[in-house]
Amino acid sequence: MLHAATEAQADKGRRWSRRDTREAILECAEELLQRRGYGGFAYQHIAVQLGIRNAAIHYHFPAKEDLGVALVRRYRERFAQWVAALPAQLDAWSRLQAYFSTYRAYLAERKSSDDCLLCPGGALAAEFCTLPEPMRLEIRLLMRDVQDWLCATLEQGRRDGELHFEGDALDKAVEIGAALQGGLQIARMSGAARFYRLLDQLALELNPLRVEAAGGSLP
Amino acid sequence: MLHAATEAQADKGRRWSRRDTREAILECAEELLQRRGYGGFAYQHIAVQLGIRNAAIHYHFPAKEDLGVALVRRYRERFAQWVAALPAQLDAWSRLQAYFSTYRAYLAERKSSDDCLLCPGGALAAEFCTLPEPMRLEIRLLMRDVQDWLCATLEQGRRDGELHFEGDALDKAVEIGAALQGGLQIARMSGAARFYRLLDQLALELNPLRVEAAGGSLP
DNA sequence: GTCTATATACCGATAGAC
DNA sequence: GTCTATCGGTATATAGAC
Repeated sequence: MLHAATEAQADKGRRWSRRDTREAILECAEELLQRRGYGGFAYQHIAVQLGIRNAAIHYHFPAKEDLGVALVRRYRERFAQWVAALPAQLDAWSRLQAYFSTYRAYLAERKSSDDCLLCPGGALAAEFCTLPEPMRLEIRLLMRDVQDWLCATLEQGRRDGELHFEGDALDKAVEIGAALQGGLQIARMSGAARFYRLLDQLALELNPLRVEAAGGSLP
Repeated sequence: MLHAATEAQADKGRRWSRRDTREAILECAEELLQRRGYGGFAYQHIAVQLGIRNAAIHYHFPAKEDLGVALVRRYRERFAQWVAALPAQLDAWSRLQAYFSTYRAYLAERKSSDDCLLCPGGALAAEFCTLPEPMRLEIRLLMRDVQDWLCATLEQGRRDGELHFEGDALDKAVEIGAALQGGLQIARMSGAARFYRLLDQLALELNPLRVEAAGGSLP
């Protein structure tokens, strides 16, 4: 009972229960990472936003590297869950559109015109060689998972006649992945409208008839 | 004569003449920027590499922001010169291949497997909202220049029957620009071979016959 | 688990001698 | 123009009380 009372007292002014602090830190750090990059966010930013202290974060994540690795691993696990949760009967075109929608969500989360969220790869690539090796390893695994899924989806779609493209499916997967990653970045510098049109362009090349039926993704 | 003598003495141990220090700083900073990002390089890195002191750089570029703006403006000027230097009789396909080659050069400049140079946009996008406004402005202008040229080249190529693609030329220009920018980043995380194949994939979609004639870009 | 307080390091920037 | 020396700010990280 004493323990519970102490908890209740310490939790004054916070919106989450004590055992969820770790999750709140991850949630906050994730947004900071995708908005400002890894070197661009500090424990202090998280502490201020959560109303806790610098040292409290170090209790959950002793070094920033630990937080960074946890973040990327979290992306991987979430992607695996996202794939597993896709309805089994969904065709390749719709799976791809669902994936595009996660990027549309990144684009929508902006406070001003030039600070939309980037995807994990796009947020970490520029400073890649300055990151600790455990983080680099985890990022490579994440990129591999996404590429494998994209490649498999494209292959299935072509086999079923829903998607049309030239060349190797893995090459096309890399092209689409690179265009999405670079597209969010370009949205920051050239305006959000560019990214919506990029999504339509990618879809148009994969299957003009389905795009016509959907009416494009322009907001 | 006194001035010249003083210069000669101060230049001991350096490989460039005194009036070129500014250029040497820009050259060194440019590589650091494309390899480590804007927040990832410090005056100290430049000073060590050039064998000068921190304060000497501040003489040429009082604030880091000044150096950053000068770097991006330099990219813009160099791109304009590059465009102007393209032989007038070159067809759109060849112009596009020449542009791809500048990205091939970025990829080739790596000291280890995962630190190839990124293009300016890809190096600055992740920390865009943390950059000083004058830098952001200059970057937007650079992106606009490149997009305009890409769009015009694509349009001309389609008109001349050398390039084939669906949809609006500007949308295709953004797609190609995004794929190149994201592609270099993916090369860091998934291996350089992916980028060579991406270049082939882009070219294949624009004109399969010319790719066949050229034999691809695989190293 | 979270706090206060502090150690340590790095970086951008300035002052003043030469 | 470049140097030495240093200030001020900010970042990661730790020690120890509660």
